[in-house]
Amino acid sequence: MLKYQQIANEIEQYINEQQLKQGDKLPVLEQMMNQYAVSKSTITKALELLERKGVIFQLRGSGIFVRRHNRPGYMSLFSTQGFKSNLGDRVLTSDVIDVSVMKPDALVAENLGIGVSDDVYRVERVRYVDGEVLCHEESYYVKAIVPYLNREIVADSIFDYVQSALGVTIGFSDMYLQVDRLTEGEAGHLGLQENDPTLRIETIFHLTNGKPFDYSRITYHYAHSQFVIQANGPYM
Amino acid sequence: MLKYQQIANEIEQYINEQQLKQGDKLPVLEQMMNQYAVSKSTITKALELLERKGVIFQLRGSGIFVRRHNRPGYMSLFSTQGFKSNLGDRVLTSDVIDVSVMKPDALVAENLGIGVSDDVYRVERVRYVDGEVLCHEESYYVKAIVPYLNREIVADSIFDYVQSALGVTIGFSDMYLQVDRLTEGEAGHLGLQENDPTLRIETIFHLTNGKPFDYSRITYHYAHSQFVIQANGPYM
DNA sequence: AAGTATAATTGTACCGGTACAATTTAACAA
DNA sequence: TTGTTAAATTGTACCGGTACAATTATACTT
Repeated sequence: MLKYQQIANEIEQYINEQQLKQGDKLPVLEQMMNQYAVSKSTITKALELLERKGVIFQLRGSGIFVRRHNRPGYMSLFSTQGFKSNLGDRVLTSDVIDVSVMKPDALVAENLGIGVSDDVYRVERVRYVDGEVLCHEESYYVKAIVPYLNREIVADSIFDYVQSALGVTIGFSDMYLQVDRLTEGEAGHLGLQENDPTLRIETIFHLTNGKPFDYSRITYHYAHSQFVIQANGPYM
Repeated sequence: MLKYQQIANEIEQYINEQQLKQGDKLPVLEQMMNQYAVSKSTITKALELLERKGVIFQLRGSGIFVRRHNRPGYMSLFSTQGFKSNLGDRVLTSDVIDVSVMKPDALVAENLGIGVSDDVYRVERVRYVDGEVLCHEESYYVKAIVPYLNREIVADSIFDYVQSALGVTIGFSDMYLQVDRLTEGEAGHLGLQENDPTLRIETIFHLTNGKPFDYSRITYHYAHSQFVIQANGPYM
């Protein structure tokens, strides 16, 4: 692991262990340099990472401060798809409905940048947080990149698997959000009524080289899904 | 304006002018150094900015490539609140319903980190994109930070005003998303029916020093609001 | 033609430095 | 006490460098 990542982790851990609150001041840059015995730019990179994650904010001439949002129940929009699971101590489980190899339809193929004759894995799950229905997920993986999946893998975190077992690293993703009404089928999976409100999120996950490898459609249970986004400044 | 910001702007402009597409390659780092006559680290910072904005992605050993999402109709979630208005050529207008000074209720006061005896500006607007109803907004500004507002300012971009006229710069913001049903009053503003689905977004905007100065509640018209988020990697 | 080793390309990590702008603290004056 | 000025603190911009890992292109082999 890179130095600046390691340091970022340690600082974040320190914040959590000490139960620091919004506005609490952290040691100054120079002290961190000495403490971790690295150059200023390495500390700066670590802090920049934490700033992007919404863990701290920096104020020139003043110091480095803890940043915290104050709504414990809310999930980070960027943590649902396996990214860092900062759900706190809540447990995420899954009912696997389908894992199969198939040919994609035109829409799926286009979103994945492949042809309709290329193979994809189709995964369908219902996901729960502490036993409550969170969402219904329909997800397509490019088989050329993710050559094998099964129900055990899919019941756990798919992203952990592709990353650790296949060495596939996620580069970036495009998320499309939309509010809509549930269809009858979706409502059944979520334990809701047809035409109930829902948040639909389509996401296209890309490798670091820009190639799409996962296209997923998630339908959220409106009563059990509250999200937080911690944004930074005019430039984000 | 800072060098790396200026360079980032020019590169982005270049991409738009040349109508480059996803995956198109940009000049290599060294050429950019020469072209802009700055050091490598300055170019790197500019590119990093663009990467965070979702404009490019970089691949070590390979090059710098254009990144684009392919859904023109979708708005960036970070551009709605005055941030960069990348709505393309679409026109954003507002109906101002209320601009007044008042005392905040307990909830508003808490979100703004002030007391219930401190003054706030209350702003209520309905916002339109190309004439179609986009959202209903109820927003509270700390009067100690934003001492004056009127209907003219509020009809335009409040954020442009506080930034240019008051020298107030936004540091970061916490956004809370939730899907719900419309109340009767909200439905009236949006031209919808009671209990229709909606996306509610509450946002707390902070200054660079971490002090909240704006708390806003926005209710989106579900049929006219489609959002895109371009996220970067596991760490964001 | 197809695989394999080798070299060139290219961005990233990390170092260490100077200058500076924003903030805070201290000293001072009214 | 209150406001003002000066000095110290502290993070950011920018420079220029070395080393290196990932990718791509080249040369070589089979």
